[in-house]
Amino acid sequence: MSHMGYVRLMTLDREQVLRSAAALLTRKSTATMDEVAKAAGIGRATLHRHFAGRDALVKALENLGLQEFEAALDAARLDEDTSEEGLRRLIAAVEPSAGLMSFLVNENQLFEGDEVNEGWNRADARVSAFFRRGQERGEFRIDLTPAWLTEALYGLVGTGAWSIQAGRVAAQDFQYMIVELLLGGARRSVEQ
Amino acid sequence: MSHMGYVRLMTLDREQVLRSAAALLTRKSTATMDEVAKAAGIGRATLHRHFAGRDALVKALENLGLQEFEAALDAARLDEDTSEEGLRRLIAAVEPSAGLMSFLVNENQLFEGDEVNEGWNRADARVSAFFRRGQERGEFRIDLTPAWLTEALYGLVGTGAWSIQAGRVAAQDFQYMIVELLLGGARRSVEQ
DNA sequence: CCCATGTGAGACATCTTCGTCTCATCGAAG
DNA sequence: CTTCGATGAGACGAAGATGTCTCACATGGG
Repeated sequence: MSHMGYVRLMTLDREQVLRSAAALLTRKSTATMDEVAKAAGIGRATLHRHFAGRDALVKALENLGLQEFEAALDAARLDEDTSEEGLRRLIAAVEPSAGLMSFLVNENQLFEGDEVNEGWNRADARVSAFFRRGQERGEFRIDLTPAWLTEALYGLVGTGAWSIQAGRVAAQDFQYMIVELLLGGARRSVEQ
Repeated sequence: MSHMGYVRLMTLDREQVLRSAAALLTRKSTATMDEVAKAAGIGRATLHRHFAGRDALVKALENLGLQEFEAALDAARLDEDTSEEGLRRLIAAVEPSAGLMSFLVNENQLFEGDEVNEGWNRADARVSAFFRRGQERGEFRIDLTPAWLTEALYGLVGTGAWSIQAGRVAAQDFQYMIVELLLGGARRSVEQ
């Protein structure tokens, strides 16, 4: 099948390689191309055939992560229902991609002034707009800016993914921990 | 003055170098020894005279960050007053070191299974114990584990430092953003 | 059966960074 | 002024990673 895989946007092999690369780079962001190849169960030469170089690999990971995050944004249906339920759905939808997102968030910090993948600006805008809508509806407090809430969301998702990875918190608590902290904070409120 | 500087635990020069190194590495964690030296306004050779190698430099940064964080823990007097006020004091005390801490938190993720600086375990224990006490006093909710609250604290401090660095949030809001989100979350409560 | 494609292994030159070293210079103490 | 210590600049080899290339092999289609 010389045309195998072209029925999809991304070859199955290629995606599997990206998956394992994401898993490895999430743990060790300085991993070698050779380590990435070994982790994917392929040779370094084959890795280079799929991705021109390390930059191309990282860029592909960016696109994959962005694609998954936007899919999560879609799946969360942030407009429907209450903002709280929307946030719960978003965190739930983003959980499978949390590790990859954590890597990308840290990775983006390296691009000092460089242009960031335009897609991330779009995603940021969607999250930020979600928080702003929640504020306008009176569901979110207005003394925390949407920009900060957006950053905090990314930060907590990354922290959560890493804490689980390090074994400091239980994997099953991922969604609950993040949503509850993000929504209600640590203070014991009268409502409980 | 052949003995200059030895009146202190750390030579003034040495500390200044560490400060600028921390500032640079916070922004670009992969910075070269040469870049670190340039940023400190000294030659690469001199940098190597102060710190045997990159490992030694990072270790020195770890010690500096740990020292500052423990000083912040002391200054916060976490036992006195309410837990809420203690947390406010801690975040306020930690703000000047936020960038360095952000770097170290990310850096620690690289030490896969390696032993972590024992001092960090002590610091973690103090923070974790603070949250546990708050729970026992009925000031913090008990459905979020102290371990997670500790991780979230680190994560938000790092996210805050980075968000300011990136210009996405105002520097003056650092303490308020973090404390308010950590304590009360994003949900608009009846108390307001 | 034969061929084409994709692959793994490895060789290879190149590049970057690192750590060390030398040497000329500068400044302060004596 | 002289001397000693610290510094900056630069050269140097070592080590590691990268990107390219070749070659043998396996598999699947014709």
